[in-house]
Amino acid sequence: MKLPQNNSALEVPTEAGTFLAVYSRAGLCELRFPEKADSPPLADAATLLVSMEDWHAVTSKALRRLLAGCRPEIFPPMDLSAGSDFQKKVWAAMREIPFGETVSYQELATRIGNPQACRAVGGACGANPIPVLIPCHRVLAANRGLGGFSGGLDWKKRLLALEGSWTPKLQAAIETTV
DNA sequence: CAGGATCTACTTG
DNA sequence: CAAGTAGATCCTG
Repeated sequence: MKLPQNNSALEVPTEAGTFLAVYSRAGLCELRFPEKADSPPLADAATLLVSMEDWHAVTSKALRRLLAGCRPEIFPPMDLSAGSDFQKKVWAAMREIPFGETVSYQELATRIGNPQACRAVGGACGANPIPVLIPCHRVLAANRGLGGFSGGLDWKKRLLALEGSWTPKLQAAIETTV
């Protein structure tokens, strides 16, 4: 994935660790989990836009709210221009998933008008640059339970639990999978 | 062209 | 039933 030149990165300290948020001119374009934040940001920290600090305030608030188990009131503008058309469709559809609800990969595929692209949808989820805010964790496998997660399955589990989407069925699925 | 964060149908104990 | 296997299907690099 290639990031546009003039990007900047800011930190989001939370109780669950420090996330890293990367902004372009158009909005939030990437969010990294704490574990992966040690690697140097691909961003050019020199370019700081005025509006970015406002965006970041919103991002931080939204993220912390989610991690506290509440539905965020507002989201920052997101720049998804780095993705392909297909990915943008998928991500857009993901944002439509209400807080506390889950969908299957296939359901998501159906929503973007391509019921048979479930597998490809999985790929797009993995390519999601803004996890949590774009709720890739609300996407589960149809029968088998969870599916995967780029940030680590424990994160997916934790996020689902926060939103109250944790079912005994999933619990069982995990123990079986492991 | 190979591979993936899938799904379904089918085949065995 | 449960568990395992094979094919189908679609986007990416």
